[in-house]
Amino acid sequence: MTLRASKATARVPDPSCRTVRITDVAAAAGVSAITVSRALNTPQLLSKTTLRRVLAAVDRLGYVPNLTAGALSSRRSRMVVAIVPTIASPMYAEALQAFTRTLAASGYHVLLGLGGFDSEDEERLITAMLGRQPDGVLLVGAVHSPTARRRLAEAGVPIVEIWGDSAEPLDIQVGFSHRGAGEAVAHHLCDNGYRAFGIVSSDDPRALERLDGFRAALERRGLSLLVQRLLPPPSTVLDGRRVLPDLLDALPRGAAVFCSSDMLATGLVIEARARGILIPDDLALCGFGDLDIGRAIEPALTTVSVDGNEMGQLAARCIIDRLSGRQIQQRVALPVEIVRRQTT
Amino acid sequence: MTLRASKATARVPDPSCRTVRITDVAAAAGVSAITVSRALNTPQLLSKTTLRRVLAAVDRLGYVPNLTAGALSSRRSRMVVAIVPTIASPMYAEALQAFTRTLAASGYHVLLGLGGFDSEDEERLITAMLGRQPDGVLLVGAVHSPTARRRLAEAGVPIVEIWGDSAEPLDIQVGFSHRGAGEAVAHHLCDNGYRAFGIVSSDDPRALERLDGFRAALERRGLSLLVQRLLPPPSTVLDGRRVLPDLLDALPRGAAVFCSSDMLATGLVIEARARGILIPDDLALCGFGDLDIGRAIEPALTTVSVDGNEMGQLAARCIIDRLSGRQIQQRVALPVEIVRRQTT
DNA sequence: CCTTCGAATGGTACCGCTACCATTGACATG
DNA sequence: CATGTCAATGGTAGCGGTACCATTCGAAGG
Repeated sequence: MTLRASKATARVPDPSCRTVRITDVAAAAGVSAITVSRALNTPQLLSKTTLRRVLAAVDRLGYVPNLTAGALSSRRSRMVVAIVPTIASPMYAEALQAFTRTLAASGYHVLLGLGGFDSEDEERLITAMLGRQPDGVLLVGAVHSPTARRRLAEAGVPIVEIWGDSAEPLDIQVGFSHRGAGEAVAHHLCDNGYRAFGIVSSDDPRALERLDGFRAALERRGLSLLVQRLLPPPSTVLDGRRVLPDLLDALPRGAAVFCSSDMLATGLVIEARARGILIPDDLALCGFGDLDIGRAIEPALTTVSVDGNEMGQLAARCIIDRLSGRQIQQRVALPVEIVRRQTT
Repeated sequence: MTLRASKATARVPDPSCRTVRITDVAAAAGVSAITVSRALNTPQLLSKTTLRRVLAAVDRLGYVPNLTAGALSSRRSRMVVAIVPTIASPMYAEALQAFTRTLAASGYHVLLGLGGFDSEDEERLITAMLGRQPDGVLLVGAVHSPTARRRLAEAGVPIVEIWGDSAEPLDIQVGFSHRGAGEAVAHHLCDNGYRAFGIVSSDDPRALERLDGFRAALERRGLSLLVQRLLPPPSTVLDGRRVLPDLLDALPRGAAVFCSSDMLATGLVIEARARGILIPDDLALCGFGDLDIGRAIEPALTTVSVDGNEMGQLAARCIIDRLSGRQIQQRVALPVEIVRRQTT
């Protein structure tokens, strides 16, 4: 058999791309590639001396492991996808931040996906993200596309849904009852003597669920909502200011308004003061989210406190624990608390 | 030679892991794997009929390409790393959001890294992130660790620094002059007759640079700063409220205070009103960032407007264009504008 | 007719790492 | 002394794609 060049010649090894590979480290340390791999991933398996020698070589050569190759080989990417409607809202941002930090401490990186589109885009986004072979997925809010839901379920990795309390979570759920929060606000207001009610809400599924809970609780007490204004998300302080006149037209003096966010409630407070309307005597307010601004505004907002930070952290813990094979709780319901300040 | 099992037997193909691979699609469509790859990546190379047949098979089997494998083989991950000090601040969140959305439209995904630690952690984070073989990197603020800087420079991918105007950017810079912004505020205040000045600033490198510019401009005019208070980031509205007494002690009536964020300035407005201090007559204020709350508060904040959204979008464009081989501008300086409202 | 050319498709060898076993040698055990 | 056990290390074969050519085939040109 004649000696000849292989039919399909090898891919040219680009000389400019002189990255250090695991085999370079192995050669430098006088060990095999697998030993270098172990030095970095499971150092307890190596003898002290070998470990030291390998780590010295890693340092000397400035070796940075190619995690893409590692992921392909080990089928563990150490990446987690987070799909969030927006990070412009401090509530979600806080949860995402805690999520990312907690995961980073265990060596996981977060792939950020911004949803908030139509169902078809959402499906494309989720599909593409799943193609990255994440070790887990965080979802804020429900996923509607059935194809996307099926793909998520079939991905075989932990899926955590936060901020919601859907009846049919895909896998793990860390949230609180939006309905229950709305009901609690209704009871708080009723118990404090208010008898006329309005709502200003962002037109967002979770806010609407709170609204439903609020209205249902009122109806059970024979009371009803006199006015309801929906605003396109994200809701801003300025939106709150602008919406006040509408509310005043529809409500008697001494009414109470439930706002779907502290932003809106803050706007109402500002506009009310500008018009000489007394809070809570002329108009009582309850916000949602317990944001910094609500604590700082004068009068300070009565609000519903939910801990976005804890939610993000818990979601991350769930994923980490599940991946380490520990048993976890599939449904975690966080408490929501009504913090009474000066607007009720 | 006796026939025996190969010495190192093949890795067991886990039967539970029945994911659809490119070869499955190829078999189903009666073409080779590479043709399927082309159907998804460079469809213009295929004939209409073959393309249709392959895409039908993709659909039928629910094939989701393994982007990890693709990245390893093609050396293009279609991932971009974004390292941000925090997303709790709406300024950075907005930029990151625009960045992520713009990249997503071109098929790139964002790997989120949260910095804001000490230099050693930062170095570890950046190293790990570079191990993911990103096609680009976004940095908010300067990277201090020299090792990290070297690694970034050697990564051979576009690096964009935003929100800053360091004299020695690693590669591309999209930002504005913090120093210049501070100077502009000083001039604005001087030109409007203010002669006594204070500053409340987050203890953050970029805010401090604005502070320096502010002070330098005052000194050139023979004026000087009477009081300067630094607060640990992130600055909140509540921080603003709390710091007011200190300022009042140190400043005469009619002084002007430059705040490093609209949050702080809003807190000052609220506390001032609570104490019956007139703004801008007793105390003038200038914020920074042009946030929603500053527009909505009464009196509305005079502030420095910078477009975080545009910065994120531009940064993304730079990366996309550079990766497509287009010529780009290495330094983009965004305008900063002083928006005069009611607090000066 | 043969040659040339370009469009369409395929074969092979990797990308850089790790799973799976095998191997080695020191030491304990019966 | 044979054997078993355990800790430490290595060899090989993928992981699932894509780059790099090669090949095929029909049409155009001489």
